[in-house]
Amino acid sequence: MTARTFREPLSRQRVLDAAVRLADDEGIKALTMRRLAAELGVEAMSLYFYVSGKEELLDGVVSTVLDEIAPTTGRSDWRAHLRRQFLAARQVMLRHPWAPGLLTTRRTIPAGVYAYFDRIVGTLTGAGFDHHLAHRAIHAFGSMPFGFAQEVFSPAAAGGSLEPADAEADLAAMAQALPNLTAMVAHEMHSAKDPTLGWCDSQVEFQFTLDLLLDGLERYRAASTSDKVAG
Amino acid sequence: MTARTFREPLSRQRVLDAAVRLADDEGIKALTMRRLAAELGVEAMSLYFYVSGKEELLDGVVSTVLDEIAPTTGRSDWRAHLRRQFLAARQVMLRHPWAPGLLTTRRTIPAGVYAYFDRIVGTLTGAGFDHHLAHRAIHAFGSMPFGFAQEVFSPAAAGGSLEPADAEADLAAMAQALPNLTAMVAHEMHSAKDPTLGWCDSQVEFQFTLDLLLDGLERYRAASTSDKVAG
DNA sequence: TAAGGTGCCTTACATGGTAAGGTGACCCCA
DNA sequence: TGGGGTCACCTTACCATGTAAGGCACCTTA
Repeated sequence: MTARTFREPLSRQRVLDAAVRLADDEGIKALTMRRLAAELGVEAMSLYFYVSGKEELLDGVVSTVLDEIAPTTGRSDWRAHLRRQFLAARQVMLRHPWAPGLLTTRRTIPAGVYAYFDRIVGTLTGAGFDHHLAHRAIHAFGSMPFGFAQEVFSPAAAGGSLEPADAEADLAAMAQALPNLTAMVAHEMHSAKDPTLGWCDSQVEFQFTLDLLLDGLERYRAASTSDKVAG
Repeated sequence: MTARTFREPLSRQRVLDAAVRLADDEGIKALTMRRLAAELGVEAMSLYFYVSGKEELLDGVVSTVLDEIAPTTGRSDWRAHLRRQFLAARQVMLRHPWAPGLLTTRRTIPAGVYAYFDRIVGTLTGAGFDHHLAHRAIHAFGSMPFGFAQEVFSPAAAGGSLEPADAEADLAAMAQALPNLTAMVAHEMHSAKDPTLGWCDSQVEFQFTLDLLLDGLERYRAASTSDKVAG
């Protein structure tokens, strides 16, 4: 109390930054009000001066992470443009593996996200997409603008392991019960290559799916614009 | 204690079924050990006789829901087959809107899921997919085999509202700040149509994205099989 | 110098998961 | 028939966590 070390006064952004750092270092489950406060050298209730509660803290954390996604600049083919943009977002998510999971639990959309999507829609319409197709494209992209392909089971991101529930099961029995899966895994065996975000969500898989969508959308775009006067 | 009503003895499945029903009726947040126990007329700790803990309970709940997905039967074009399968899964998710969110938090893969994916891989390889492309297809599908397109922000499923954080913001100002988004929304205005699972995740959007993926994969398949001797 | 705001703290409570151990009904078998 | 064992469920208690309510020191400003 007397020897209270001098410390920078808190601020909302300092709280959020510390929260991101804590989640990075010890996982999202370590991010409790008390733990975060301790990290900042204060008591839990002091945080309520800067965030109204845990949910708003998490909203802020998500915003902070999304703010790391730099807008892609430069004029280029819409496909190349979005591809670069989404891959840039991916780099951010690779730095914060807990972020995808947190993102999907938010029920309010962080403010900056609107501006982000506005640019994406602008890119699409600027390339000849009508609003209807642009809308569908946005939905088809799913989580890709945020840099991650939604893995339904992503134990790595969740901090778990890859062990299936019945890992002790005989491999031979498994091959008999699941012949197709077993054959596929045997052919692929790429699990050791470069899994980054979650189960098998490697850069390669991400790009494959992304290109699949971009190519499919380009086909729709070309078909629709060829119907009209070139404008 | 004396007038204790006769009740069916509990069982793991009865516990899980009650959990699903409780989540259906009052949302996933109402699914606490104490609440579930009360629903079954027992005390919280009694549940631990059937499930080892909350996490295992949730795993079981997910399994129970996934078991509702009936396998698609009948021989048909691989695309039509998977399309029907995924749409059938979707019907299950529509009955349990909280399930997609729960699914993505699991860190162990429910046992039955392997058999399910084995069939899918079998359908693909049976249609001429090599294992590599089949693997990529599985990843490209993402959550679609489970009947939902991952919405990054799905307030409806989370029980929230669609209000953006700054709903009070002037619409005119928004139109200026977000011209592309505003124009798109103005053109679409489909929000009142048939949103079912989450934000804008209508049946139509689901099918659009699904077909986009299926068509793209078919193109790869055709390209790869035409390279080889027709077999 | 007094009033009021700022920034942080203390205390306390409710909710929820769960460890440890108890209890009564029932069954098996000597 | 009675003693032990097991099944199914209960009691108690603890801990972690979010957060409401209010206190208190310090600083600014009138």
